[in-house]
Amino acid sequence: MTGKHGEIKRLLWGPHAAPARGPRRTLDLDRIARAGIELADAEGLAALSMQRLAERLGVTKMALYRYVPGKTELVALLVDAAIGPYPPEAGGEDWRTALEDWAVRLLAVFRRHPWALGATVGPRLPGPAELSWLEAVVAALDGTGLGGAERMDAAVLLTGHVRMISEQSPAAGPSPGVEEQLTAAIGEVLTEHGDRFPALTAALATGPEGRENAWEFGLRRILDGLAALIAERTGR
Amino acid sequence: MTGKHGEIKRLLWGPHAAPARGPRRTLDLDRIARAGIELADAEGLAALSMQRLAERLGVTKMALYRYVPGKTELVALLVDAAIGPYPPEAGGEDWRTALEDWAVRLLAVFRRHPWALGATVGPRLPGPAELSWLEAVVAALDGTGLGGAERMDAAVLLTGHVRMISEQSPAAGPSPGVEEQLTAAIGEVLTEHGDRFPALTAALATGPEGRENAWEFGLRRILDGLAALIAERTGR
DNA sequence: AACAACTGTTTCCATGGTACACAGTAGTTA
DNA sequence: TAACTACTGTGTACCATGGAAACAGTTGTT
Repeated sequence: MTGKHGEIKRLLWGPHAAPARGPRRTLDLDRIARAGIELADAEGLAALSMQRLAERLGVTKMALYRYVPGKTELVALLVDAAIGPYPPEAGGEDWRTALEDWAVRLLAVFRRHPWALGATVGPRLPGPAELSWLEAVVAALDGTGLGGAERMDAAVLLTGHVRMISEQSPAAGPSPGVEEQLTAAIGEVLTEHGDRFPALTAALATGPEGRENAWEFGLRRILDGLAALIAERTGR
Repeated sequence: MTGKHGEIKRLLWGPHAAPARGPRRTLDLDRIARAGIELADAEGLAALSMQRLAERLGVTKMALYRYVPGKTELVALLVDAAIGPYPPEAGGEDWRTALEDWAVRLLAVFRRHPWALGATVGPRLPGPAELSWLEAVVAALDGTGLGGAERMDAAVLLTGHVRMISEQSPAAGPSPGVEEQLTAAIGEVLTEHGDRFPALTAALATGPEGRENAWEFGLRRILDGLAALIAERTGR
């Protein structure tokens, strides 16, 4: 009836009624989440198995199922814990610097936990931490003349850019040096088949790549676009 | 030495020297790609196993390893085949409608193959099809005064928005009706814990959600932001 | 005709998630 | 205090997965 989302909802949002009888519990959701995040940070999402997580916690893998309905829900828990609540001390500035600040902070989260990207594809139920970030954006746009739906859309737009930039950052990797291999392979491809992509080849020859610039470039365009709309709204 | 990227590169970019001796091959990369895309479209990326794909092709799973080094490379092949080359008849308009057209087409691709989103997280080697899309954006920005790196950054920005919107579309799903469960669960969460997210609750109460509007909203902001930069560049 | 290269198949293994039965533990109740 | 009940973590078992290795059959070359 409630389906899979029901279990995720209970895990993420509670209530978590502590059982009255039976042996003391060895674990709790907090410790599980911390250990899981450590594991995923260090070795990537693929290395996160019930087995390895249980080992790290000093229990059998089946013990985890006393706390978490399954791996899907486990990952959802890890994601919300990794994102964490939006820092409440932030905010207070004008909308533009507030949003810029927000985006920088979110980028930092995804850089710290690259696996969280792959774990947040497709529609899913947001946890409390995730929702607090959305709340922050909507609140930051107070007094800009933007409607409710528009503020949510702005959050979507910003998040898309943050995610896109995070994706190109090297993920928590098996072996270091894999990044060099990639750029080398891309270079080979372009020298071998560059004639099929003339505009691209010319563009690459022009400017230095400046991987960090794509971040600021996009962020500036988005904020400029929002500013134009806000000016239009507050102007008349 | 060459690593995993080397095998992906050979698979995606060739050369594919046909073997001179031995029995006739039963399969070819095209048939494999088509069958794999069908399977992933119908049942999602999780349902795509070597086993199931082989069954659909009428061979044993190990036969696939004669054509593809491993599952990672198989997925990379499927992705590039699913994206497909950018239609050459497109283009010719001014940069703004060209980019808008490009984004709409890319969105259509991800809507048709939702699993491709999850298969394109993290840095990876682009295939010929994927590169042709990037080529199209860079070429469309000819004569705008933007530099090479800036045009690439614009492509990144647009792609981020397309991906973000695609992510919220319901993926190729196990059971239909799972979307309703999600929205129902989200609704429950907000009515139960809405007091912790006042701005968000107010925003949701204000406007109708208009899921389709987030797409156009973001696209318009991005293009406006680009237009501002281009005007500045061509103006002086 | 012998050979070498290549095909698809079979067998095997380690690892993955998870269902289930079990013995031990700790509050509750008689 | 003794029985009961809810709960714990463990052990075993099952099936699906990706992949390695050995194999017999097929085809062009010598």
